[in-house]
Amino acid sequence: MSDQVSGEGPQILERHKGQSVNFRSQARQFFAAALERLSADGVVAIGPEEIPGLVEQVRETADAKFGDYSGTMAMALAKRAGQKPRDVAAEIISRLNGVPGLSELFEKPTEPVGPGFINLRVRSEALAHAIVLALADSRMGVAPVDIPQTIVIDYSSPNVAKPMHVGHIRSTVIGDALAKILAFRGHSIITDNHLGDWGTQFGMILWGFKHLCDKERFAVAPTAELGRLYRLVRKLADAKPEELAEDPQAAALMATYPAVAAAVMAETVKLHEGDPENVSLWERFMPACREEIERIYSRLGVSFDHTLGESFYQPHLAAVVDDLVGMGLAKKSRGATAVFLAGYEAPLLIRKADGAFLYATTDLATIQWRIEHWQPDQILYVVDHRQSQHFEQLFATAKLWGCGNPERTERLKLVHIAFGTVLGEDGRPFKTRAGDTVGLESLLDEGVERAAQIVANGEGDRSAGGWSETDRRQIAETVGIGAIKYADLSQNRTTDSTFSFDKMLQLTGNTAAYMQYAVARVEGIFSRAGIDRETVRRETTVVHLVDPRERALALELVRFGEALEDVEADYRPNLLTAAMYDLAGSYSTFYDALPVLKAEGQTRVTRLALCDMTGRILRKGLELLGIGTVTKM
RNA sequence: GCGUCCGUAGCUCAAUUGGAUAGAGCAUCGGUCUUCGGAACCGAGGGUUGCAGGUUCAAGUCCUGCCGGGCGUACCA
Repeated sequence: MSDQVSGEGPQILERHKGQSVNFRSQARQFFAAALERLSADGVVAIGPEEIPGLVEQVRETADAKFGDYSGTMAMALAKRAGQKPRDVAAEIISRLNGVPGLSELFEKPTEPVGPGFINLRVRSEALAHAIVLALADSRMGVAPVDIPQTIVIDYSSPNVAKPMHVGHIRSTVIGDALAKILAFRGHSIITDNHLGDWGTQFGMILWGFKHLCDKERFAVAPTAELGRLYRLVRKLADAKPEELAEDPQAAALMATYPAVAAAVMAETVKLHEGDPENVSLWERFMPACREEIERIYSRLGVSFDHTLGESFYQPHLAAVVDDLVGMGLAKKSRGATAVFLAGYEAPLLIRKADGAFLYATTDLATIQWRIEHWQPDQILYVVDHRQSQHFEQLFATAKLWGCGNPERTERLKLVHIAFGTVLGEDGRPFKTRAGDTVGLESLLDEGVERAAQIVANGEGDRSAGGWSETDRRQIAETVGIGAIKYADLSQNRTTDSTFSFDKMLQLTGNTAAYMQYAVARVEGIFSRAGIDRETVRRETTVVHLVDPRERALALELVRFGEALEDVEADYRPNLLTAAMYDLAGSYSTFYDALPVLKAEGQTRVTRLALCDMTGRILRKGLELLGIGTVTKM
């Protein structure tokens, strides 16, 4: 490092040694200092508590021609200051230029733009040094959070009595991605799969097993038989005329067993009361049910720290109800026990007239147990939006109750991470042609099958001699499953999404395959040219960003940490997929226009460094999203 | 009925939570290049953000009212 470095570069490197540079948070600190001075100078009174909110208005610019970051708070402050927005902006700019350190990272802002935007442009030298730091950093320049929290994430949570279907995938995939992202951010994450293993659906299976079970099929394939029984008994219990009209077998059984619904409830109550026969049957069913879902999780590459299902909390339910009644929060109503909350038409029911407990009861007991054993700062529930009212009432009740530890409960952040419904291409909830919900396993199979065809189409062009059967299968599995996961993650989670294999398996656009391809392409450079990446990381002490496309790519690279911050702020993984897509786009533009291996000297060193970082960050980003990568495809 | 979410290009989706000229992909049309992985890159056309008002320096975003839809709404989860 020497004459290649210009300006104050070495100083910056020294200051951030072994660290990383987050330009956005640096910019916010500079703005905060400027605003404090503005207030001290009497231009406009700003309370210290207002500063964080105001500096949050420092964001990435909409268009690179305005610079890299811009602050918009001058416009908001203008009225209070009794001045024109542009004048307030000019006042802020003059203070900004007096803040120590700003000019090392940013070019000095000169004058307000438009109605009063204050634009900052990162100095290329500072950006180059940030890349050098990131290159040597195993965290790729992303600093961990200052204050780590303990966060419980509750996701997937299928009913084990019935086969997993397409409706379970968003919760599973979004929850898993959030767990990985927040853990990388530095939080202490506890994942917990709150299985539905104790509710009415088991009453259905119990009744079905006793009256309608095909013992031979059960012996051979227990989960398939239990699944059949669940679907059949559910039809009988619901007794919807239109369903029965389409199913002669069910209609005939209806005549034989007219009171199925009541009988199912009775079986559920007996289970909950500890009836030996039902409990022993439940214990017999569970291993097969668990095995079934585990197979799917292993294929999805998803695992949990804990799998504490509803049944786990069963011993605590009576005490929860007693506690709430004792505190006067719950009371008897129409034979049931209910918590009435202002603003809701229906109360939160915690015990049915027949004595059985409900999922609200279990959920309350679960919060209490988690507080007692894990002392979390946050509990996140990744559950579809149809349950939003349940969670509002649940959270409100938990806060009123105190869960046996009012101080902790008060501080606990409870969040319902809602997501939309998966629709078919006809705009209706995703179903098979016959109208059944789509089984998750067959969905994964089809995704992998289609991926295999696409991969085979491209193979001939690229591989001398072809790939082994194992290679092909493994690539198809990674690409197919990745496509399905990415489709769920890349969408704003609050909106409904339309399921389309054709769209999610496209090779261009914001898809997993495009991202996976980008990784394979970047990393192919090193393997084909025989360049050791460790050497690149160790020996690159200076990079020089000259071409605008080098600079644009470098900026995307150092913004990786900002994207992760934004994901956490609103629990939205699609902000990470968007950042990955932007990065891949910047890389394509860079790579298409500028030679890397054919470049020489400092230029080659710089470009190799950018390639290495691009590959690592794309790979890390996909890993945090729970999406696999391949070395060739 | 009440509550809640939504309505953005032909299609599928974004839009930094009130910021600058509403952006991508697909599809359509055009261009680049004697492939460092062309599954590439560059560009064009395509919009009254459901409708009508309002709030303000600034509205796809907030408020009011309509139109159209999803979901929830007492003993399933």
